[in-house]
Amino acid sequence: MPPDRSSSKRAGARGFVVGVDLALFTPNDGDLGVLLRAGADDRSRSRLTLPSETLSASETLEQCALNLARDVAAAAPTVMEQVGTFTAPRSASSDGPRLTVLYLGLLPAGSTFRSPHSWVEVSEAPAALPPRQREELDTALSALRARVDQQPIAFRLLPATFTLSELQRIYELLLGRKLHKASFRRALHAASLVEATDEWRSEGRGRPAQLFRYAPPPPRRRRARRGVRFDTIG
Amino acid sequence: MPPDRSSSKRAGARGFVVGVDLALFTPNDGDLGVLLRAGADDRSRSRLTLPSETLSASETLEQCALNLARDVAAAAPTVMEQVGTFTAPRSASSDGPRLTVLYLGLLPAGSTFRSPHSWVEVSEAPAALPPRQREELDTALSALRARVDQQPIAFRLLPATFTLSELQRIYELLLGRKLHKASFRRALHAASLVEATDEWRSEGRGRPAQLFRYAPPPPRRRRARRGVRFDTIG
DNA sequence: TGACGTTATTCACAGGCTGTCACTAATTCG
DNA sequence: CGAATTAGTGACAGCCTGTGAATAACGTCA
Repeated sequence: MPPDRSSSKRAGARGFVVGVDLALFTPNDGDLGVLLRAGADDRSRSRLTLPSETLSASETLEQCALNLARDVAAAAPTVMEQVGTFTAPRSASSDGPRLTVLYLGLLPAGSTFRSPHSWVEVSEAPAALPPRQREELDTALSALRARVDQQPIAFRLLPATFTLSELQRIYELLLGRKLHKASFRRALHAASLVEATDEWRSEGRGRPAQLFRYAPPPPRRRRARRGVRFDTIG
Repeated sequence: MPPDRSSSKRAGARGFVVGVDLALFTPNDGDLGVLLRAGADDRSRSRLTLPSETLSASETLEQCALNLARDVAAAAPTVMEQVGTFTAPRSASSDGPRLTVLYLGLLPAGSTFRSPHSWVEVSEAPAALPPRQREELDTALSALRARVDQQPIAFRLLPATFTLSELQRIYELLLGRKLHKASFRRALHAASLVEATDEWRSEGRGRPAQLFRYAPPPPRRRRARRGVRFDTIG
């Protein structure tokens, strides 16, 4: 055993302080919102940050992120995924070396939050964040969009029954771009992901929409995967 | 404020020991190989593990993973990516709480390695690994395959000029499945990713193959992204 | 030297998937 | 009732993919 290690590597012997940062998204007023924390004192009130918490020795990363989410919002997120881990550039604080684990979470529309947090549209958030957190938000958003067609994320943002227009709107929020109605529905039905109920909902104006339910097909064998997609390289 | 929290956070005050695990892949004898470390003593010689190293206070995660790779192999990997971070289930050791950051790396074919490591085919590796590391390997492999058509990974495993058959073989290794020759080439050329040289190489039998060079198109605007892919959900 | 085996490269065709436009349906509002 | 609005479908052209087959260029071996 190296006896001197404790002195020369004081910080290393103490180990790393691990922080969990959370990018918590939600459909908000026709746009995608991210939950940001306002500074405590008056002077830093205008400085927003991603909610974060220090990981304690006894908890799991996932647990910590979940606790953090429940702490800043009223409900537990319906999607929670790890995005990545970064070493802090230089820890000016006396806490020693630091590691930050970034998580992304999703809450259904209309979720409430606790002070001092607030929903900020993702298009406006970067301007309000310090550079490092801006990168984190970008990364989380990219990770979110990359997973949209790997996991039934959109369905977890909706109630048990929903209209196809609502579903499409969720997809458009998550992806940040418009989708074509006919194509969207054609692909959706081809995948047999939803099942029609016999209920209809009238939103006020326009024709009432049929309600659907998320009903993924049994774990049958998937069609053989397609070839390589070179046009997404780079 | 919970006053008791400070005492229960004693371990947290000491901080986390952070380990970096590395799944280092390479094309190996017509198959995909992963570099595993053999146990030190005779009794554990048959137990294989993923190479790992403890993160020191002054280095970056990326640096640590690179150092680890250079330590177990002779050359630096041409691809290196973070896969994820996990809390150890229970640290029986006295080191206190532990965090493991998993990286994946890729080395070109023919790369050498240092004792006590060896290449093991990915199809055989799971049987030789402890359960936790088996999961890590699975995760790394999934991450690798997910990135194959987002980044020019395959091209970084080949020399500057290569034949299309070699390129296709690399893709087949990475993806773990056969690809159809005509489709592969059609898509490759459609993406304008390669450029023909005027050299040809004869492998002994059969018609000589033309050599190509990786030549990604200038950062021109991509075609608008396509619609949602529902068939990959679940 | 010529038939044969092997690997490379391309073509052609059928079928599937996508982007779009147009059209019909069902309600609310004036 | 007519206009405005939202939902839901059909049809068509074009692109992309899977597949098989044809053609090329080489080494080997009788």
